Amino acid sequence: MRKKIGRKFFIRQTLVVAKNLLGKFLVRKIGKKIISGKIVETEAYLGPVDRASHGYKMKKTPRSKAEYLIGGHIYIYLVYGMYWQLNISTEKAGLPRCILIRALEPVIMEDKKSKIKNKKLTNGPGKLCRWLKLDKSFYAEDLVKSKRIWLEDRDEKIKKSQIIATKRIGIDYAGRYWANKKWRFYIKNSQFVSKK
DNA sequence: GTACAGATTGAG
DNA sequence: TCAATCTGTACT
Repeated sequence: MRKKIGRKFFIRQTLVVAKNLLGKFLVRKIGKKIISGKIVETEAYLGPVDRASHGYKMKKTPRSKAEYLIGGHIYIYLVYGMYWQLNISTEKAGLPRCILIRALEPVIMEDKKSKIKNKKLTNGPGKLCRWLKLDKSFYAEDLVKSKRIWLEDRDEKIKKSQIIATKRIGIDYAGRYWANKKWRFYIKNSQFVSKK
């Protein structure tokens, strides 16, 4: 059964949502084409206390304001001047909390032979956004209402034992304490999670 | 107007 | 392990 995920899903605790997001499907509609992928890797950012979060100490900038929206909105932004990061805001409005989608398992295999190629298509936040053709026009898009991108529950149950929690990536600048928080989640044995 | 950071990537 | 890469952001 395919069920569109509604607002309630996103307004729970960020860490809960991050774990529950694993195994859900991200659906993207481009014109008449629909592409989708299973979420296999996420990272939670718990502002305002999380030093790695853009909303640390409730810092508010035009860029990070989508992070404060009520759960279910897309918070997308550019890093290194060239890579997009796809985040989903969580919890209630006013809290800078979000989940970074780090990796997807592509569902469409247009060319069956290119399976291996696809494996490398979405195994990183930057590549994932390139694949989904996401850009600034999706800033603050509402996943609950949008007609071009949304999340689906397809009854793929992920057992707790399949979920691995590890340190987040690339945030050493935030200090040892926060960098060592095990707020990155991925599905065990998935071949599509980002490296290392 | 301009300095600069950056939650990455891919090559070595 | 490390450096290339570049635009939006946030200052002056």
